[in-house]
Amino acid sequence: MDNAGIAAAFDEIAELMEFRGENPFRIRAYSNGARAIRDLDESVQSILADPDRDLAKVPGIGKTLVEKCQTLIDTGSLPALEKLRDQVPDVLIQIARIPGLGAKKAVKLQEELNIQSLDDLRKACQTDEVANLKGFGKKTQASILDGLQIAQASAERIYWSDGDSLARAISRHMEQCEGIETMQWAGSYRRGKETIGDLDLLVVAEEDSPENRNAVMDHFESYADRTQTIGRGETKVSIRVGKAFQVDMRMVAPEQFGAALQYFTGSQAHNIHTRRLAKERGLKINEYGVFRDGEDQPIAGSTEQDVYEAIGLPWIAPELREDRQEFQWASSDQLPDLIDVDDIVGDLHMHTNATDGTATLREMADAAIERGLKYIAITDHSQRVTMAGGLDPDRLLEQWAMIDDIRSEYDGRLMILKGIECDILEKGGMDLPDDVLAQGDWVIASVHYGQKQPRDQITERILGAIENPHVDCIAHPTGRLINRRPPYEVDMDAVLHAAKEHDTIMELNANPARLDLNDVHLAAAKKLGVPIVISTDAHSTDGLDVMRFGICQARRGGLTKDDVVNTLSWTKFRKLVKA
DNA sequence: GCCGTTTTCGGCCCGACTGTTTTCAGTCG
Repeated sequence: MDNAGIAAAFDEIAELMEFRGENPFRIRAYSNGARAIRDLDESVQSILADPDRDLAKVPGIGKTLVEKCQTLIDTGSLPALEKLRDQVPDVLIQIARIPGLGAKKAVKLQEELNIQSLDDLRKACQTDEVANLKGFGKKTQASILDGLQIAQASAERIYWSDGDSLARAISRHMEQCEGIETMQWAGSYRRGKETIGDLDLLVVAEEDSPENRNAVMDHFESYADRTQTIGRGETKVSIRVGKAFQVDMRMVAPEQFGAALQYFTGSQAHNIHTRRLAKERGLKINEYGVFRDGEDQPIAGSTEQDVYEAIGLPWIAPELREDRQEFQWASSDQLPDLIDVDDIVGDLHMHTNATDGTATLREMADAAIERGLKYIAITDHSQRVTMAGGLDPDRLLEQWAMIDDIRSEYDGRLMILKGIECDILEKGGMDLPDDVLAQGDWVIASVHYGQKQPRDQITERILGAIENPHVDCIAHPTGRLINRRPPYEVDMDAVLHAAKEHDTIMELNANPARLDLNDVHLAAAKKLGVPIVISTDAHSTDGLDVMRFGICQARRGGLTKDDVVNTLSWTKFRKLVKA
């Protein structure tokens, strides 16, 4: 069982324990354990197998969880989890997913009204049985009925890129409101997380007063795509946009803006850590500022820098705030200078209408120049990818000859590399002969078929590609499509070590549905010194614009300009790939 | 269940909001 599987098991234990009314700190210990394992940059299995290593040294993992990891790896299951699954009916989990309901209320509904399905719950609401239950009432009943509609639609988090479009649209709307001093998005959107569950906007009103705050909140509520106002108080409005997506706006006093921004940016785990550090220094941090114990006057809070400074740390970039490495880096003055989209000068994965792209080679080249790129690689599919009209040797060599021909047109403006996205065949081996690959400048290898093969087999295929001297890069190394398709079972430890050994570059595919490698893998690659290329995998000229989504993920992995090869000037990059 | 520069017990981040209550529990982030 891999780390993701172990983490999922611990998360499920934590979730199920809620319904059993267990000690909340014990529940949190399982959640923390799950997170620690998910964030680990090597496999639990390999740590356990090494007698010189101790998994219990990982913060959040103790003796008990080590034993449970071992059991999961040995047997694939966990008696404690099986028992909980037997004890907790599925309907409880479904009920608790309804906004406003949690484990306690779910249990009460299920036990007192004998609810066996969400349909039972709907009927119980319609007959006022819920409203008559102690601890419930008319309003709760109404919100449950509401929530039954929404629960399904809001189950899925949206891509960061979609959240970004929405946030920009709302920003444009808010910019038309007079009386806003400052506004800033917080939450997982600001942290650049690959998916986001809601949006949080912080606003400081000009001449902060109740009237002015109200005017800003009114304007927020007038957003054209608002479908519902979920709640509105003196400082906060929550609206629903479209079917189910929630957007919160909070009014903040200017002297508290930094503390609020820090607080609402999260992550929760990061905040818990900062507040623990504060406590150790006799301080308290909340969304209003930093306070000495027992005092009412804040000693910091107007900027995030002040908040971090109060606990002796430099400002930490939002993308790093997951309670992974960032506190260790910050306290030892080793925070990475994260890569920026402006650092990118090349794009080394794109398709043309020779296969499944929509634009011609020249159109892609021109679009790359418009975007300030200095070099690109044309990497159409190879023959095995029949659906895309993949290139056989003859067509590929023809395309490469054409690139040779037009290079002079682009001389001094753009270097066009003769590339290919060559399939790694199901049986192993490359889809094009070595003597053909040898004639290209840039060969990326990727898996498209046989994605469901067992771990050993798919890992062997990728290792084979890494060992091939003509292969420069492994594209979308896990094949996952966020919310749609799980990653292939691949031993990423082995792949990264092999990449290091053979000087093979690993791709971070910037497509918002892929973002593959993910942040944890990127951190692992960086630690090993495996070079990364961030590529758009564009299938049209517009497709070149997804680069910035890849940059978000790279930043979350802690990557700097030096970790990413397509930040290199053409002269330096050319030496690297010997093109 | 984890953890330790007040260590092997007794803590574990912090506050808002809601709806239900007459002082609080549950939920959420």
